[in-house]
Amino acid sequence: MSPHDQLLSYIQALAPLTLAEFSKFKDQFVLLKVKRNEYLLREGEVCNFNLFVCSGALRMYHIGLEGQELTRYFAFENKFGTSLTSLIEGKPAIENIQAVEKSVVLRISKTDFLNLVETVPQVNLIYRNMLEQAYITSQKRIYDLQGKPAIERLKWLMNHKPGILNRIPSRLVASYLGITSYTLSRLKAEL
Amino acid sequence: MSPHDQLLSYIQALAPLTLAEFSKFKDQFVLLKVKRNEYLLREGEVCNFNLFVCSGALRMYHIGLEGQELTRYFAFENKFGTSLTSLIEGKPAIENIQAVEKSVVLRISKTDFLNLVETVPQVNLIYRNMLEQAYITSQKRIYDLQGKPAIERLKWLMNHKPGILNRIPSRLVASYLGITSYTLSRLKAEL
DNA sequence: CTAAAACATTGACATAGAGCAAGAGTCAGG
DNA sequence: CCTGACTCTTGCTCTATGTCAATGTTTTAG
Repeated sequence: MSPHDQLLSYIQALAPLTLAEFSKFKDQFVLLKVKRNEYLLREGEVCNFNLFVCSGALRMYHIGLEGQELTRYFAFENKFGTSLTSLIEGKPAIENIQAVEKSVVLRISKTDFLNLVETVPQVNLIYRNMLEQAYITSQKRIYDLQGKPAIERLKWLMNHKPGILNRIPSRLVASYLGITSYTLSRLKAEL
Repeated sequence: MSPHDQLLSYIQALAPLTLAEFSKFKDQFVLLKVKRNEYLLREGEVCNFNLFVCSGALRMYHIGLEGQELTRYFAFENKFGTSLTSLIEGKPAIENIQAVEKSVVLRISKTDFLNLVETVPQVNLIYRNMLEQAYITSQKRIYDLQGKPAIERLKWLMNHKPGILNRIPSRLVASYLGITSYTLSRLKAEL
């Protein structure tokens, strides 16, 4: 399935949309091929786009004062991903967006996207859904991870996000769980 | 200013709304007076309402397996607050909503609220803004608190949410920061 | 295919913060 | 305005997790 067809399917799953309607704005999504480790956004830049991942995986992460990375989110294929806070506030992002694997993404500019939100009801619904899901994901992250011992967080990840453990290097998994890779390694050893 | 006038002002600050338009649905917001420590929602119940705090303060918190409380949010006057995840998903909430102080709130049912979202553009915008702000708050909480030592979290709170330190009992502040009240007490001592 | 670099594991040690217990202070409700 | 019940503080101890260092393993780029 072509990248744009993937996007169409994604939208249709949430809101009925004809091919004719889609063709009116599909060109606003431009195809982008990125190599492993390539950056799509750097901390400090204002994020003025939204991304739809067709294949591969991106991660959004922040670098703390002492250099420790904190990964907020992994965006796999058929997911939208962006630095939503920067996009909404129009302020510099506090996170990087980097390809974890060689990836293919569709990028739409913030202005085009917000214009579609206002004018195309299906996209308005997509955005609302995007916000709702982003919020829910964020909440679950707080309640499921914060305050629990590291071993519990690992179990949670195994149960709820098995894909991450399979596809993602341990170092990044650790930064997602908010622990060091040393601790993660030990915890995996004791199962 | 009366509770309903407060609500009107809140909406008008985000989207122009005439008094006539407002009067069409203002009665869907019912006035509620709650005592200190009284509950508006209990963990496990499905949250089918949205709340606008006119005076006082609510807190949303979760009780972990070992009994430790984790406070997600304090809603002070002129803020909306609810268990958004439960409201959106229609599933049992994993958090309690409790009045921290004697409070006056306006409550609207989920169905009435979502109906207004669909039919009143101003309320649609309110909801969008509510989602955006909820998400941003949640993100900041993760990036600003997670992984940082307790003293840093306290400093962050002093700088960014001074109101919380003034109005809220230490025990609850600690549960908001994800530390014990013992640790908080010691940290405050060493300034 | 190979060398260099990045990543993962493991041990020894250090430390922030938790848990417990006891005492002092504060506050809400009758 | 009392009084019992929360709430805050503070010392001591203990544990989970971070840090550092050394070694082995996998990945990747040329």
